Formats: sequence, C-alpha cells, structure tokens
Amino acid sequence: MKVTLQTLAEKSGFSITTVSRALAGYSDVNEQTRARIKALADELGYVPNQAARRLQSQQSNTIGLVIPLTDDFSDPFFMELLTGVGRQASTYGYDLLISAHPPGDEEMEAYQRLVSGSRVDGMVLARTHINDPRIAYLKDANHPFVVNGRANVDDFPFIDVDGFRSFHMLTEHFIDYGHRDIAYIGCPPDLGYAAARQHGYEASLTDHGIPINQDYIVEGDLTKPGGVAAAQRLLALNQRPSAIIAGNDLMALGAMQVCRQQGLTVGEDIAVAGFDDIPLSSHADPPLTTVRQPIREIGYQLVDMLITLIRGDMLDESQRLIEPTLIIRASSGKPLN
Amino acid sequence: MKVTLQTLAEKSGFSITTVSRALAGYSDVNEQTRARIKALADELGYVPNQAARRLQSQQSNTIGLVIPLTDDFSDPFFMELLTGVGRQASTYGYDLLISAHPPGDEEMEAYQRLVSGSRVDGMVLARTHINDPRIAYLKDANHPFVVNGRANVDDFPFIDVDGFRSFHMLTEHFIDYGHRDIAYIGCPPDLGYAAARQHGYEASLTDHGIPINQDYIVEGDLTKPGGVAAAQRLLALNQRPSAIIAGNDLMALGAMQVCRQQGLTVGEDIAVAGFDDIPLSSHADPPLTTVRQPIREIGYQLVDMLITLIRGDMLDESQRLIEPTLIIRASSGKPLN
DNA sequence: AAAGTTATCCAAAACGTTTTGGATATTAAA
DNA sequence: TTTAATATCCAAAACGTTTTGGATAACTTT
Repeated sequence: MKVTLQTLAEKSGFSITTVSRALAGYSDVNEQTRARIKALADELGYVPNQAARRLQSQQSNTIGLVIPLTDDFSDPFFMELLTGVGRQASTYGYDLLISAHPPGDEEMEAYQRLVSGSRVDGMVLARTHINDPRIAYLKDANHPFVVNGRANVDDFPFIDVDGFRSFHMLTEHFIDYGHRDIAYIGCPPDLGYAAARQHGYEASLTDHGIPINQDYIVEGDLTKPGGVAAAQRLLALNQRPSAIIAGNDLMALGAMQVCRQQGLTVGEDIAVAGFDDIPLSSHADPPLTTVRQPIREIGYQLVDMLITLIRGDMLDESQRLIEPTLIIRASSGKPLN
Repeated sequence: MKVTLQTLAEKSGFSITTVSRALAGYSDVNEQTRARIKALADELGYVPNQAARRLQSQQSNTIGLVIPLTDDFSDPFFMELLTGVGRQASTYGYDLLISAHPPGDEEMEAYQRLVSGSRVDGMVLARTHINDPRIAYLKDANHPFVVNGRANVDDFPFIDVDGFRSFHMLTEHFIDYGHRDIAYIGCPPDLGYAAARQHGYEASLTDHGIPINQDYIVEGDLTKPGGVAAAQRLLALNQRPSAIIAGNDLMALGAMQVCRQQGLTVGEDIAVAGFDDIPLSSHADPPLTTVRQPIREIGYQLVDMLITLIRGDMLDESQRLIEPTLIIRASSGKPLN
C-alpha cells in the first residue's frame, strides 16, 4: 500500500505536477493548496521514492567509503572516520555507502562498481599509498573524491594531520625533557605520510644541534610485533637511546614491552612515545605519550570538501593540514635533571 | 559521455529490448547477436544505471545498518559487525548503507528514512533494548530485519551469542579453580541480554550447591567507571569475593584497577573475568580472562538470514544462539589448592 | 478597453531500466 | 501444401520523480 505523488494527486484533486511542486516549496502554488497537499501527504505518510528521484536528478545523493578488510580485529581508526563521515553526510542529506574488501584487486573492483555504476556521487579515501592506484583511477574517471592522508603527489584534495608537526612536537617534547639520544621507529616508506613524519623528527634534532644518528632510525611495519623487533635492535646498540619515538602507538606498545622484558622501567629508565592515541594507549602501563589526530573531525571536514566538489563548486583550499594534539602521559617520565 | 541501453541499441542496430535481454542472458536472443552486443557493451564500458534498475525492480539491493553515535571513541564492536555485514552483503551483490546517529529520536528518524524511503530492502539491528522501539517500528512496517541480540520478546529473527552459556562457562571456570565466593557485576536490566547472563551465573552456582549471595550481585553500566564503582562496593564487603565476573570487559578492567589500588594482585589475590574480548583485554596487566563472541561471523550469518527474508523465503531457523569461546588468561590466576 | 502582469495550475517529456505481449520469419510436422 | 512450432526480434508500458513550457483566469496598468 504505497503512497506516491499519483496517490496524492488523485486524493487531492490536483495534478501530479502541482503536488510535486507544492511539496518542493515552489512559489507558483497557492499557499492554501500547498497546506492541503502537505496535510494529505502527512496523513498518508508520503515518502518520496529515492530510486525515482535519483533517476530523474541523475545523482545518488550518496557518498562511498571502502574499508580495507584485515584478518585481525578491525581498525578503530576506520570506525572513527566512518562515524565522522556518516554523521556529516547525513546533515547534508547524503547517504553513506560502505564496502569492505581485502586490499588488492577486489578492492579496486569495489571502487569501480561504486563509481561507474553511479551508486555514489563521491568517494572518501583513507590510508593512501605512494602511487595509489585508487587515486589514479578516480582522477582518470574524473569522479569527485577526497583523501585522508597524503601521497607523493599533491594534485588532489586531501586532509591530513600534519605529520611533520606531529613528530617535530614529539621530538621537541623529549629534547625539552633533556633527552638527546632519541630513536625513531619509522613507517613503511611506501605510505604517503612516512617521509613527512621522519622529516619532523630529524628537523627537531637539527634545530637543537643534535646530530642525526642513523643507528637510531629503524623501519617498522606499524604492528606491535614490528615494534618489538625494532626496539630489540635499538636496545642492543652500544649506546642505547634514552627515548624512543614510534611511528604509531601499536609499535610504541611493542617497544614498551621489550623495555620491560629487558628490565627497564618505562617512564624512568627510558621514555617512549607513539602516534594515534588508540584507546589502548591510555590504558597501557604506563599510559603512553602520543599524538592525537582528531579523526572524527577530519571525517566532518572531508565530507564538507567532498560535497563542495560534488556540487561543482570551487574548493577554497583543496589541501588542509590539521594541527595535531600532543598528549603527555607517564611513558614520558620526568624531565631529566 | 554516458553509455546506456539506448546507446548500445543505436550502435548495434538492435532494439533496446533485445540489448537488455541479450545482456540479461535470456534465451530468446540469438547467440551471435548476444556476442556482438556483449562485445559492444564491453568496448563502450556499459554499466547499468542503478537508479533505473531500482525504480523498475522496486528494490534497492541495499541493506541498512544504523550505528549509535557516542561521544567517546567509537565502539570496536560495531566496526567488527559492520565489517562482517559489509563483506557478506557484497557477496550477495548487495550494498551496505550506514547511518550514524546519537540514540534517541534522531536515531528513529534515521530508521524511518531508510525504511519508508525504500532506500534499503532490509535492516540489521544490534544492541537491542527491552521494548526496543526500533523493533516495534520495523515489525509494524513489515520490513525485513534481523537482530543481533535478544530482547524480551522472541517473535523476530535474531542471532545472539548464548549469554546463559557464556556466564555459566565463566562461573564454572572459577568454581573449577576452587572459588566459591564469586561476585557478579551485571548489566543494565533494560538490555535484552542482561537477564540471560545473570541466570547463567546463578545456575552455575546452584549446580554446585553454592548459595546465591545477593551482596555479590551488583549492577553495572558497562563502562569502566561503572566497573570501578561496582568493584569498590564488592571489596568493601565484610567477606570480599575471591573472584569477580563482570558483564563486559570494560567493567572488568575497572574492577582490576580497583583491586590494584587496594593492594590486591589480580591473578593471585583475586581473580577477574569479563566478556567481549575487546582488544584492550589481551594487552591488560594482567591479561584478562574473557569470553569471545565471533562478531564478524555473526555479521555473516545475519546477512544470510536477512537476504533470505528479503527474497521472501522461509527461514529454517529464525533464532540462532551462537556458542561463545572461553579465553583463559592470567587474570584467572592459578587453581586454588 | 486593450495590453501587460501576476497567480495558479497542469500535460507531457525525460531519466534508464525491465517486462509484457505480440510480430515476423523460419523450420518442422501433418 | 497447410498448419503448428520455434527462433528471433521489438514497440510500448511501467516504475515515480522533476522539469519544461505553456494555459487560464484574475488583476493592473496604460
């Protein structure tokens, strides 16, 4: 028993056109008729059919987001991002379409399905790589999209937390506490943000006249075991670092674990910091110093940008760097005297 | 520059009907023409317009999921569920529509938008309450839906981890380790699963002839501070419990914190267990004994059920209880001698 | 009074698909 | 040779909107 414009037209005695225009608020319909039609629509519970609308308007009023599927527990980062994106989308009257796929070919197919099937008007991307094929595809298809995170090129709209600033801040923090032997567990170099982060770390050292010690720079893979392996190498050095900055919290937690195993008390004998502020970090023992990126807020802003693009308007700034927040916890220890 | 059936018809010299039927695999089109048309479609990159399809077929090929928005960090549970649901949906060729809203009126509106706007063919619900208005609405609208978790009534399709079994198992586990003074921090009673869980706990005690001590049963609110408050009450008792079972991991972690503050070593002086197996639990100190529910798997099965309903087929079993997994970690301590 | 405005309405087209109900030509059966 | 069956095709309708391009009547202005 579904109610369409047709139904309303018959019951009200007006034409489909008038009903449609009355409901849409056009000025060429008598206020009295409009009131009558609106009342009738309410009474019968009229809800416009989306498919018909989309067919006619040639847009889906939907934005898409593909989340990469991993075997282990899903990434809280994406949940936050998704929450932000979904929330903001709905304030614009847009729906959010989700697709979960293991990275690789299947993921690319998902993008194609969403984009060329015109299921979505725009896409939100996250976790970009260098030479990301998804970006290439979307640019080529000339389909609106926004990205969280940078790649090696900058000719598309993105929002990123300032990786340089973040690691500059962390390093400053430790230098401020009197450390000079500060190690860095980096990110896989094919990740868009890897370089900026390392530069932030190095720049801070250089600012303070501390030479960059290549032994103190090791690469990690963003997992906890990766952090363990990296920290083991660092602690085996002749002169071990007095502070470790990891490219994310998971690796930092791995590093903390190694420290404990080797009899070092984190926050006293050695300082450790991470990046992300995952929920685990505040509950760790000791709680982990880290940098927080306002993921949900980023989600909001991504949608703002995307909708602007979808509407064909110009973006006032198509690249935004977000200021991160330093969160100092017990893993920093006390300033050395 | 979009390619429609019209385009293919003109270029191939056949009618729109024939092109459509050729592509759809109908037998009333010559194999040779079919081949020609298919080749042409490939060449021009034809992708059927979803909106038109949906309008014609009167279904959206989409399922919906509303996630409740909270102020703090998003719930990993929903991320897992969403991953499972999204994955399975795509194997059926269905899309997944997400809506994020703070619980309450706005949430209900989201359901209405999705359902009566026929944006989705079916809904997946989670975290149900007693007398859940969403269930009432969906039943009333006669719209296909499946639920993760039970409410007080059973006249709708759901999948739930067996709460009775879970807490029975946990209690058995502690009794097995020699405990008799086992406390229970419960869930808010308006949650659908609260009763079953407490029954599981009580039944296990009764099975072993241990009287149920009402002082050992306190209500929690599923948050960590709630666990703290509950544990403080328990530890203030004349005869404090030797083991605490909490209704979820978060409360268990809160309880562990209280124990530590009062000089008790969890895993030696007192045993603690939770439910959920959130990522935090395995990293806690000591790691927390808990019960895991296979959330992603539940997501798969929910979609199976939902699609069956959407197709109008009968469900062979419209209520499923899933067997939980007991995960014993150091917070259980050693068997008392 | 004629011409121009304004307010209010609507028929028909368009969006791109699928389905219905034949039409036509070809082949097989009577 | 006539009739029945089969293979292959297609025009038109339908799905529910929005938009286009007027039509009509009622006022206003010259």
